[in-house]
Amino acid sequence: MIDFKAIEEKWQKKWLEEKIFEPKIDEREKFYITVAFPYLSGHLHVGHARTYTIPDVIARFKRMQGYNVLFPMAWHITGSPIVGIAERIKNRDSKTIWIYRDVYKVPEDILWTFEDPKNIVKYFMKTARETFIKAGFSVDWSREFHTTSLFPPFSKFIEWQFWTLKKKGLVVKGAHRVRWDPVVGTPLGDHDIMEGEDIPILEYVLIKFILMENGEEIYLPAATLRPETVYGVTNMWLNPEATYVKAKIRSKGKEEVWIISREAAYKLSFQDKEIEVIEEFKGEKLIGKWVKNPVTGDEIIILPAEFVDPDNATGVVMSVPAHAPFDHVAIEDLKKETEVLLKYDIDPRIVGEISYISLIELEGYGEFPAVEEVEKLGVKSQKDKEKLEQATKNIYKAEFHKGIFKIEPYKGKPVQEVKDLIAKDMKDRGKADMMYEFAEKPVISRFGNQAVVKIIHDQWFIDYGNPEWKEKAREALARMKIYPESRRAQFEAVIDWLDKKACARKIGLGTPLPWDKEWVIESLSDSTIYMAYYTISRHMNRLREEGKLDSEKLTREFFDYLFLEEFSEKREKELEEKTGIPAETIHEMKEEFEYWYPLDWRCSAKDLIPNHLTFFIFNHVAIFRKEHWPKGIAVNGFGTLEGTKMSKSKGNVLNFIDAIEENGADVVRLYIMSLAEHDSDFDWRRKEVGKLKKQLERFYELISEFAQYEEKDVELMDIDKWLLHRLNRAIEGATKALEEFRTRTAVQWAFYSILNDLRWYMRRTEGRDDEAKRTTLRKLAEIWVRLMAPFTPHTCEELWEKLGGEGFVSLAKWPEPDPEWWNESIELEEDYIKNLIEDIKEIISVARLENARRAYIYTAKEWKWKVAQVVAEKRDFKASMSEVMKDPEMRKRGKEVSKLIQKLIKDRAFDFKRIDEEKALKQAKDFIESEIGLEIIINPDEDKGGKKRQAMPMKPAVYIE
RNA sequence: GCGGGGGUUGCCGAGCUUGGUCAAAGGCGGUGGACUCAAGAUCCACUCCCGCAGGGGUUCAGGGGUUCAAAUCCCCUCCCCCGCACCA
Repeated sequence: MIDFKAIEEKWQKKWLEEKIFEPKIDEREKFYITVAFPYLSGHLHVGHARTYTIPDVIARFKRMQGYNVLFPMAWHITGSPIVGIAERIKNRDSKTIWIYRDVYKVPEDILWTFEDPKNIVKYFMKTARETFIKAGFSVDWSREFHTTSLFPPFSKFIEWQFWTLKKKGLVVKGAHRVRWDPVVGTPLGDHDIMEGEDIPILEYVLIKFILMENGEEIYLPAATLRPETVYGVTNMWLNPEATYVKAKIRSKGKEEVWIISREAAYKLSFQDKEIEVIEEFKGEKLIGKWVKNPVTGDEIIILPAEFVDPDNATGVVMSVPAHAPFDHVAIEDLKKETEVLLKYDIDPRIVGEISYISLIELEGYGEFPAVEEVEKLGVKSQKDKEKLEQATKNIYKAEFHKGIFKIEPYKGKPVQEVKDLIAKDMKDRGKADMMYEFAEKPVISRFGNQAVVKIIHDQWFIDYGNPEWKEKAREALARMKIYPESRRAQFEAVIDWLDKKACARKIGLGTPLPWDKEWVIESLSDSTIYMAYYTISRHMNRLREEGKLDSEKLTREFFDYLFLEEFSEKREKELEEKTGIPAETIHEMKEEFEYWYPLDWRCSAKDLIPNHLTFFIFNHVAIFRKEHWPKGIAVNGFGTLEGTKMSKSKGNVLNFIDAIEENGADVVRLYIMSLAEHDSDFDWRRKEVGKLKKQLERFYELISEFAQYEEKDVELMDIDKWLLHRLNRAIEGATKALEEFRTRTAVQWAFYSILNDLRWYMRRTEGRDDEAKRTTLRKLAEIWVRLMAPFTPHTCEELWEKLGGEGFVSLAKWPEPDPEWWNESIELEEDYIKNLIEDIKEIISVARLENARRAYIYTAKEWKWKVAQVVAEKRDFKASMSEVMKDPEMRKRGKEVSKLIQKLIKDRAFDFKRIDEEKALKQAKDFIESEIGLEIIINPDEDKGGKKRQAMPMKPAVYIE
């Protein structure tokens, strides 16, 4: 057994000691790659491992190619989840404790310190760093930092970023709707919601129907998602059993009196409305009264309906029976229940005479689509709720997409358009208002309270909706490389779609907004340009360690100079005065920024495209000069575990660190890199990992063995040359794949393809043990180890040492194809032999020739090769024929030639490459014989079985007896 | 609803950008064989259907089209996944 663990520790120690991954500026070309730093609310699992392994592999590859590579790492602790965890630990929440104690295996004595969020951060920062070191990541740890005010120099950097954005008018104040816990008084993110986190918020239009009471206008705001149907209202619905209120509504300096459900009054009080309830009463009080449609002026009656939910929007509903199944059915029901009407003193004739108003032309339906749909689905009464809902859905969808409006002044326009026009018009003229409401209920906060929709003011936004900014972001994207390229469309869509993004909140860890300290910059907003901070972070850390850094003095002008201005000795002197940092150091920082920027690659998992990665583009173009705009983004997919989604709350995770402990870092790295390409997801399977481990052991053993060989200057045999040629191919394939972040293909070339070729080579050279073979294998070993080094760096360091390589393999030169090794005809010959063996085997099995003794092989005659060459050039029967027939020798066998050309054309054998078949056969004779267990006779004079003429170039005729 | 991406042979998953060399890589699973006292590991062969001579047939969600030629290009239909924000 190979002790991978010892090997890994040995090299990790050496790398750290010799600081080989801590680059300084030098004359080499730079390569700067970063990955989205992890949020430390727990351990990283093998799904995350992919995100971090890819850039490490690329960094290692580029380093070997001779670039000066910077690959830094930091930690993200901004936001509320960590605070929330601390809270739940403090409350002894059993699930949280289970996750941290049993899934993340946090020692008990440390677990209880998690009541303080700082300890969570401390613990996971330490373990994450250990994990990354154990994974063999070639990170420059001298630049490590973390976010929030707990790390003042970075916090100052974020303050600078926000001042800069604000100065450019990109941070603005405004109102915004949020889900809100009315008891605790806090906005609710997805993580803060216990039930109903998927429920969307709808925007209802409230159409203010007019009720005259003692000469005074009172409004009944009917809530609707289809404002265009205001033209088809025949009556109004109220729930007679529900409690309604009459209330003074003050909004935007105006005061009106509304009648709405009691629940609505409560909910509207969170939506910019001041509400003063005058009286409370049952809905029945209003049944039978008449109200005026504010748009058409029609007088309509208020009728009772049990389907009206007082807890949905205003609890006031307008009735459009021609286009709303619920309304139609309710009217039909009422027609049958005259006693109900009499109870409210309503003349049943009024209901009987309600005439439907058709508004929308809909293909496939007549005048009243709702009526038809109700009949079609067989709805009997209001009790058929499910069917009614289905009918409503069908009609709504059909009318919205295909409906044409029939009423002036919107006649002939699609409903889709009219809808917004009418809503806007009503609002502008004060005839309508609006209200936010959950599409479904309940929505319960994690504190156990029923959530409401609140409009909050004084909210700070980053204005991603700014058109000029968008334009710049588009330009930057167009100049960037995106891997995989197929994701570009999504980036474009996100840039178009992004609008004002709330950038600060009142809870959680973070950097306070510098001009409004009660707000804390939220986590997606403080992580957009920190790649620039890495460039100066080494110096910051050093100054900090030496106690020479007063973060309070890191002013805006300091960062302005480093990141935005030209070099200036004078400025450096001034800043030395102001910051206490030596001018020389300031100069070095600026040099580093100018050297490393722009960022070459940003890596992340695909889930960050709609937010972080796009914000990253936006913020860079807003703040930095064009030459510092980022150059590329590479996104990767997730991972599943034995076919199921990883989820920490279900405990279905494999921690990255546990996977490493169990299998070794190199195995985990190689496995993850080989599983999936780009942004497709991979599936972690224990069994396969075990298999890979064995293969890696084999790799180790093979190279160890080859390391004992010496390279000599000897004549190589064809099969040796074949292996070297194949090696060239592998080098080329792996290099090209890595350039495009295609790790899976790269592993296939760098590992599996060589492994397979080697297997074939060993088979072909069985029994040979000469200097040529040893030399070949030794050459292979030296290249193979380097090709594998980005994937399995520890193992390769160890093997590199065995091979007597200079220094670290991590810094060794990436192999390039040797021009002298290219040899396509040898490859073709080898394929030729392989195909022949397969053919013979097939013949034996199909013809059931188990007792055969000999195989006669006939290669194609010279003239056939000539014909093939002509056909390959002409690719056309006539042209080939006339060309060939110029040769009198050919004319003698005209018929045969014509047949051959026909066949070649049919087979589209246009890829003409000449090999010496007989030579290849002779060299491989012993091998073929041992493979098929028959005696081989090459090109005998006797035409056995009349097969001779079947021989084609690259496909010899065979006769077996 | 809006936006992004997919449907490939038992399973996973390449290939589709630049139509032919695609019955379609690789892995897993399965079958047979070598090795072994045996198991494991390893290696070899086969793994859509048919075939007593290296061949033929039917496939790449479904339907239609372009082309000498389509898994690959175009159109339509069906189905699936992901995002929609103040949340990491």
